[in-house]
Amino acid sequence: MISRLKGTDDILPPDSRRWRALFRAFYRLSELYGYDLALLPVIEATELFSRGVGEATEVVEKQMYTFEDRGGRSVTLRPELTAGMVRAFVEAGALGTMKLAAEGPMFRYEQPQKGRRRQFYQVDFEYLGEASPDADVEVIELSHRFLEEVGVEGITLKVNSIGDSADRLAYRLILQEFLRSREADLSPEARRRIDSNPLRVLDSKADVEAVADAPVPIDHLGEAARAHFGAVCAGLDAVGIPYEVEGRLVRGLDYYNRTVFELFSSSFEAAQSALGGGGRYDPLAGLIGSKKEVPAVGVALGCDRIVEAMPDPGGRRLDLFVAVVDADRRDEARRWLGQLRSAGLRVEWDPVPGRSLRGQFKSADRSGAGAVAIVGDEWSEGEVTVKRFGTGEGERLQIEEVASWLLGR
RNA sequence: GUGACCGUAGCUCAGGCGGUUAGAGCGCCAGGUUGUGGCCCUGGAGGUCGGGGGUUCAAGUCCCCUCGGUCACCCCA
Repeated sequence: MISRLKGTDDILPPDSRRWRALFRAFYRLSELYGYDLALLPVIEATELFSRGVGEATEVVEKQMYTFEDRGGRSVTLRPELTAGMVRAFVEAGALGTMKLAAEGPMFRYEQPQKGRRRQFYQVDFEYLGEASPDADVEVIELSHRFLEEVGVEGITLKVNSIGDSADRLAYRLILQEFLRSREADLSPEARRRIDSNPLRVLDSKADVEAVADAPVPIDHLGEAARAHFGAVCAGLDAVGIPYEVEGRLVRGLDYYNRTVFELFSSSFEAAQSALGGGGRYDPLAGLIGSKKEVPAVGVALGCDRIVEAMPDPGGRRLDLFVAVVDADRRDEARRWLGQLRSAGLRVEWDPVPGRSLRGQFKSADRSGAGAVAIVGDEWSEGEVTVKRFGTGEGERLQIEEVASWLLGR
């Protein structure tokens, strides 16, 4: 028997009930906030990520599913969504702003553990072409709202600003000098990063003590970035979303500037506790070769982890199960099923003709239906016998009355 | 990439110091009961004991390798 690949999952009931609730909330909120749907390729040119996400990042260095296709091109299964979203926006020749929502699988080649799979799912909101800090606030508010909406408990938000490119260049030198002065206390990995990616050292768990008093980007912001961050914080205050400013929050991808943020839930003690994160990424379009500048801000939320923190949506999966006593009446019953479904009722029946009524009741009970309707002799008088599970005896109803009887309470 | 623990039926697990035909509960199917589900009773299907190699008269049990799972490191969603 051939089985699943390592780090991949089959998401089936009952777990998939929570996934369905999650995607419902995603589609509902996208519409409420005016984010249109984007469906993008799962496979992209490798360069999109090596240039966009950054050559020296963990993701690009060792986590990508990269291979040569039959035409000899180097292609990669997307490890994240943002680079593709910007690519699509620029490639469409889009002018002005565009608000896009996307969802789907991402791929990273890693050792699986709790909250970390090789194929995982994200929902994603991107506010493209907008430089205003109000876009940052909206994206953060929407992320927070989404987590609340699906029932995640104990949400916390951390925000930071890593400044503009020029700010970071200057800050980078200051940080590198600090790190060299502490080189003896740093982990080997951190030492390697002093030159390649010094900011990453700030949130390395192995080096928390060594960098406790390190200079942080937020104290070295330029005028524009400082004003921008002030406006973002003021906006969050105005909508009443609590947050912490975390100076050592830097995120793992190279394309960010100014605002960065991450969302957590208190229901996770474990290592993989970030449910989502994002930020502003004005430089990204340039990194992937766009002549046009695209200021933008976005967020990605990890569905697998969110689902872990979600309560079961509960409720029944069916409204009615139709039991047919006499197989001769199945075609009439079949038409009736169609009518009930058109009325918005969730209805099933037994796929095998001629099973005993007792057998059909057993199926009905297991199907999760709230009630049964018996199509029997009374059908010829335009009636069926209906019965709710868990309560008393059945009653006879006119066929037309059944829908309102079900919806009645 | 590193480390720890774990792989026996669909699921949860039992199998004493290596010994005869590998078991239980739940679930599933059928029947008891062809106009009434749950409870009960009877019967049934379902196993390369993760895979490969080795030791042995004999391996689910001991040894080695490998694959997979879980968790942690690392990193991130």
